[in-house]
Amino acid sequence: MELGLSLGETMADAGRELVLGLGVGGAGGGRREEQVGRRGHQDVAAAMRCGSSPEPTMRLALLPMAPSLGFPWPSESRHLEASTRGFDVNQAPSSGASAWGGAYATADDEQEDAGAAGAAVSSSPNDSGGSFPMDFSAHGERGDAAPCGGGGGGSRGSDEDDGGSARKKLRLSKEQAAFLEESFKEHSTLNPRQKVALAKQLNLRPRQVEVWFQNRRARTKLKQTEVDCEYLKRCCETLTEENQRLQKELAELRALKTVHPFYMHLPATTLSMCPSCERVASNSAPSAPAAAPASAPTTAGGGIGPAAQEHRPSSFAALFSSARSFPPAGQPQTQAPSSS
DNA sequence: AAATCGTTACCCGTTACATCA
DNA sequence: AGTGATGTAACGGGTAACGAT
Repeated sequence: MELGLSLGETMADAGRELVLGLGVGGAGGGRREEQVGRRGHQDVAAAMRCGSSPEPTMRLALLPMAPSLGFPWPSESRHLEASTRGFDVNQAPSSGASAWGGAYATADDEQEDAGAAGAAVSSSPNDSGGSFPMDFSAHGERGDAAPCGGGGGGSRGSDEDDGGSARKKLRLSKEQAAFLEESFKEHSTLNPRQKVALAKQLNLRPRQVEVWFQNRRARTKLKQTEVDCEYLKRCCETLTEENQRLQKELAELRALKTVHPFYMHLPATTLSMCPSCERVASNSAPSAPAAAPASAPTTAGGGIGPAAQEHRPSSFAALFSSARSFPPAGQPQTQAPSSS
């Protein structure tokens, strides 16, 4: 079970997602685009996106003659930002891009996208000769890993490209990570076309983009869990304090009741304890209070039972009805954060 | 209409590697 | 230079949804 609290920056991002709502009009792959948001219970943002997105198509950006794209989906601001940042994500290294064409060819579904994206890259009108000195050829910081080294490119493919050596761990460049981060802020899930387009732009394998988004979602969730945990901890502390305060108040009332028996001459019910914690509300039973003071609050965790309510003096309601009624005794204890 | 199967995407836990102190 | 801690890319297993049969 996942907490649905809206706390922290991550939820702000989620909110943004809801607003931005990116839809990938799927003429071709209706089901697969739909799958992006089908796990509504797990990714509300994605569900909202899927359900309400009026966006016609982002395939535009993938078509050969499509104008340059900052992100593979239609986000003017994003595009602008990318441009102003100097990102010319379409300036993929030619060698890498060509290698990508081959890599994509292994993935049946992504093949067409790869071709389209490749064309889009080459035809970018914003390709002003590399305004950004950025190399998305994905050699990491140290240039040791070449993710596009002819790897499988399959959705679940392993990196057994380099002669069966152990998996090489790519370290994404700062630019790549930042770009992925920006796209994640746009939406935390990708449909296949977005994935392929993003991979193309970053000169990564689609699988790498997919994994990055998965790991990123995991990090977000972990962070959110920590925030939620902190929040629940504070709630628990607050409730504990409140409980202690009420216990103290209850003890004072009981003491008052014993010290000033005059109260007992009042309509006995006036001072009747909450029926849920004391069964002595009737006139005939003056008090059994001292007997079970400590345990009393905890015994009525379930609330006021019918029998107890029968004992409820008429004046009790009058006495406590307005400002504050007795909370069901022991409630703070019984409502411990058991459920999450 | 219901059952079964294959596909796909996702989450989760873990592993392996890179980096840093 | 060696080492442990940390961050994270990558993997494998399990699951749910969907379409096809």
